[in-house]
Order: sequence, then structure tokens, then C-alpha cells
Amino acid sequence: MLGTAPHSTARSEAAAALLSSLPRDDAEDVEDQRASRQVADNLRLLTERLAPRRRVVHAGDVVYAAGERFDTLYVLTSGCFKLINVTADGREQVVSLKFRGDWLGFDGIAAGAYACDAVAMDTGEVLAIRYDRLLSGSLACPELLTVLHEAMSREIGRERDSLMSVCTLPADARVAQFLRCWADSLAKSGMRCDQITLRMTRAEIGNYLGMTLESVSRALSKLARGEVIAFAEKGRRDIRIPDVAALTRFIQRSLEPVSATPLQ
Amino acid sequence: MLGTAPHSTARSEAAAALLSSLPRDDAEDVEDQRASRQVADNLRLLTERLAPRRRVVHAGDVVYAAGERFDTLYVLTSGCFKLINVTADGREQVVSLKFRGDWLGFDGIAAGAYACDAVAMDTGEVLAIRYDRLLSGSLACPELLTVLHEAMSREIGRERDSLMSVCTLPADARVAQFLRCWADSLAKSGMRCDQITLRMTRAEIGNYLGMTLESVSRALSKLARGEVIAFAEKGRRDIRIPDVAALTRFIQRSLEPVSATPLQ
DNA sequence: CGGGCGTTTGAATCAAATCAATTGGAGTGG
DNA sequence: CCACTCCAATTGATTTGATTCAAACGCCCG
Repeated sequence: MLGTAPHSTARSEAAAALLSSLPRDDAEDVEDQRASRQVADNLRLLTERLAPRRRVVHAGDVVYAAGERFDTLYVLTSGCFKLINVTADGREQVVSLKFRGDWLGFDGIAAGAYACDAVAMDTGEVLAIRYDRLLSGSLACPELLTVLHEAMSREIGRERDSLMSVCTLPADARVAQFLRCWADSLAKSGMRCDQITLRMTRAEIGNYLGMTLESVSRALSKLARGEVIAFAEKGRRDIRIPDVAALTRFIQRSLEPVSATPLQ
Repeated sequence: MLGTAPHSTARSEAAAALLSSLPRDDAEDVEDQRASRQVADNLRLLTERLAPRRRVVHAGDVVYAAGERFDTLYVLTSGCFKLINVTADGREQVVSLKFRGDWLGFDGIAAGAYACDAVAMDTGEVLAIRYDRLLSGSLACPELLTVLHEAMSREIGRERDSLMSVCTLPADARVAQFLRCWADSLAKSGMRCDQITLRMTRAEIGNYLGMTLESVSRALSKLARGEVIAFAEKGRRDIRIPDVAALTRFIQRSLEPVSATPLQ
């Protein structure tokens, strides 16, 4: 059955079962390493086959902007990006975050023009891959197509996860999920993820997650109070995540209604 | 500048400017017709080149389910589908709606297994396209690749629009947007769209839009009261939309805060 | 040192969720 | 054909989670 909204019905039991079946820590580490190697392999393939132009970017750089004619895709080899969408009626939102191994620009293929702005949040590097070259290159090397399609498919899946997050989690949990995601992305790109530096203001995080900056701040404070995360000594941009699993547990907890368990 | 949340800051002016620059009715009609022809062309290309198996579906049929091994994509030639995602912790959500011309199954490419359930909401027909055949076929006919990529790109874009809707619109407007979207999809597939039959319960709509069934009901009542929509005589599943532009205006209105206009 | 910006935190308010009662159709079976 | 059940939908009353408004703090940088 399909539950109705934010705090759907019977999920706790299924949830508990599913979660306990995951021997999380080790399994995830292995999985992360595999993903990390995969990313490296893909990047190697792309560089060897297509000899793409490399471009170094700095925080604030706009690699492409909404409305520009589409002709090239970008692959992120380091750093991180935000994608910003603006609707016809002027609403503005961060719709996606990108990390090493992710592609930028898929939104431009359909209409022949990019649909959002891609803005670097940090120093990093992208490979610029001409779409037509990629297509012709894929005749000689079909593996390129596989890489492309998998990247697009993954993006579709992640976009849906974002939607679910926003639709089914309370504000606190959304922030926790956001951090978990960020940490995961780092882990999958082979970086340490117990300490992350958010390169977004509270306002941007809130915009991305569909809540106000105050709510983000409160959620972070609450997570820190519960020792799920910790702030670095100076400043509140750096966040230590001693245990990613603790975030998952927090999300889990915020889903089971107060006390629950009306004995059977 | 990036606004913070639900009811961001300065947008009304930009919005007004943008909207007034669209000679909506005629331009949209022409655009819809173009899109409709495009869809027909694509379907013809696919059938001619790949001779896909056709499959008739009825309401409730599951074309693929989360976890099944991925090997084929589906293209919808008539009817409509919902895609349902279930997270590891048991949350369940309608993450996407599909209409004529849309593809199903992209989510399966990355992991080699479908990530959600595709459920028919109505009698309809899909083309079953083996992914490997599509790839080999695209060697002889590169246009197939274009069609595929454009469909994936469009899906990414639409997914982002959903996210923006959920993150930046109040409940009423979200429902209005939902109806507008549905009507648009029908128009683009060449069907009349002044009368639509929702094949979802209020609970499902709410689940899709991130709100409760009661909120959906209230929103619809409000739209009907404002004569933006009308219910068919008997039953409340059929909704008449005399003027799609009225929906857009309603959304617009719900964005400008009460009165606004602090002179200047 | 002081201004500016991002952040935190508290108090008041509000939109949406929850709870609860009622209505209305569709289907079933006497 | 009507009585009956069942489920979707509507509508009202109440509660609550999140926004809004407001004040204060901390950090960075000229």
C-alpha cells in the first residue's frame, strides 16, 4: 500500500529488518573502494580515448549557464559543483550537487541549450568533452557509451532520491541525509569523509533542501547536541562526521513516530 | 542572489516581466503541435528500426519492478504510468509520471537492475526495446542515439522541475502545477487536455507532491471555488480545465506574498 | 577597531499535518 | 430495487513542525 505523506504508516518494521541485515561498515567500505576504482577507470578511459581539454576552476566559476548553446559535457575530476535552476517565474534553486566522477551538462542535450547554471564551489578540475566527439568516439569504442549512459542513469536515480528526501523526511532528517550524501560522495571518490567542509551557506543548503536557513541551523545544532556530528573548533563550516552510520540511525529514528509500538 | 526557501525574495518583478513576454496561448499551441509531431516521428523511427515487441497493458500492470535485472527499456505509446520508489528504510513514493512518448527504465542502466516499480494507471501500450539491441541498432542509425539521449536528458530536466515544485511552491500551487503538467503532457502527446481523468487517488497525488490527501482535497476545492478548474458533474475524478493559463496565473498569484508592492 | 556577513537562538505566527466526523459513489447481495 | 458495506473524498477542529520576525553573536577582513 502506498502511504500518504511526510510521515507515512507502517515502515518501522520493514525498516528495522532491512537495516539490521546490512553489516554496514565493512561492506560499505568495500563498496566505496569499488566505486572509487570505477570512477578512476572511467576517467582514464575518457582521457585516453577523447583527449579532452582539462580546465581548472575556482569557487564561483560558471562552467555553463542556463540558455547557452549546448555542445559539450563536463566530467568532474576534482572539486565540487552546484547546479542552479531558475524557473520562468523567477524561482531559483540549487537542484543538484556534483562531485568527482559526476558529469555536468546532461540537461542541455534535449533542448540544445543548458537548462541550469553549473557553478564551482571549490577549486577543482573538469574535463570538457564535446558531445559530437563523444558520439563519434563511441563508434570506435562502445564502452564510452556505456560510461555515458550509466552516468545519466545514475543522475536520474539520484534526482529521484532527492525528491524522496524532500517529500518524505522531516527537516532534521533531510539535513542528516544531506550530510550523509555528501560524505558518501566523498567516500566514493576516494577521499576521506570523516571531516567535510561545507562550501555552501546555510541559506544555500536550505534552498537545496526546501527549508529556511534557520531550520538548517537548528537541525545542525540538534545533530551536534546528539553527537551525531561535531563542529570543528573554529567556525561552523567544517563538520566532523565520526560515524556515518550514526546519521543513518538519526534519520531512522526521526521516522518512527513518538514511541510507536502499540503492542502488536 | 539565492533566496532561502519556500517563499523566496524578489521574484515578482522578474516573474511579471518574463510571463508577460510570452504570448502564451497561440505560441503554446504551436509548440505542443511540434512536440506532438516529434513524439510521433520518434515512435515511428523506433518501430521501423528496431521492430520492438508491442505490449498492451491495463491499469495495475507492473511492467518492471525494483530489483529485477535490467535489460529492456520501454517506450509508452499510449496510456500513463507511475514510477514508485521504495527506500531501504521502507519509505514509498510515486517519483514520476509517464505519458505517451516517455521512456521507462532508464533507472536500471546504471546498476543493471531497475530501481523502481513501473505501474500502469490505465489501459495503454508500450514498446519493449532491448537495451543491447538499441545499442547495436544505433551503430547503423545514429539517430537512435539522439532519440535516446534526448529522452534521458528530458527526464533529468523534468525530475529537477519536480524537485523545484516541491521545494518552492506552497501546497495549493503544487497541486495546480501538477494539473498543469498533466494537461501539458496530454497536449504534447496530441490529446485534448481541457478534460482530464486523474487515475490516482488523492492519497497518491499527495504522496507524489509531498503532502497529505486532505491537503490535496482542500487545494482542489479551492481551485474549483476560484473557478480555475471544475469537477465533472458526477464524481470528482474527472477534472475540467477550461483554461490552462488560469492554472499558471493561480500559481503565480500564490507566489506573490499578500499584497506585496512596497511602493517603488 | 569596526563594519559586514553568516550564523545561532528565541518567541510569535502560520501553513500544513493530524484527528475526527460526514458525505457520496460503486459494488454486492438479498 | 433497495439496503448494506466499503472506500474515496470532503470538510471542520485542533495540533504541530517549520517559517517568520527579531535580536545577538562570532568571525573575517580591510
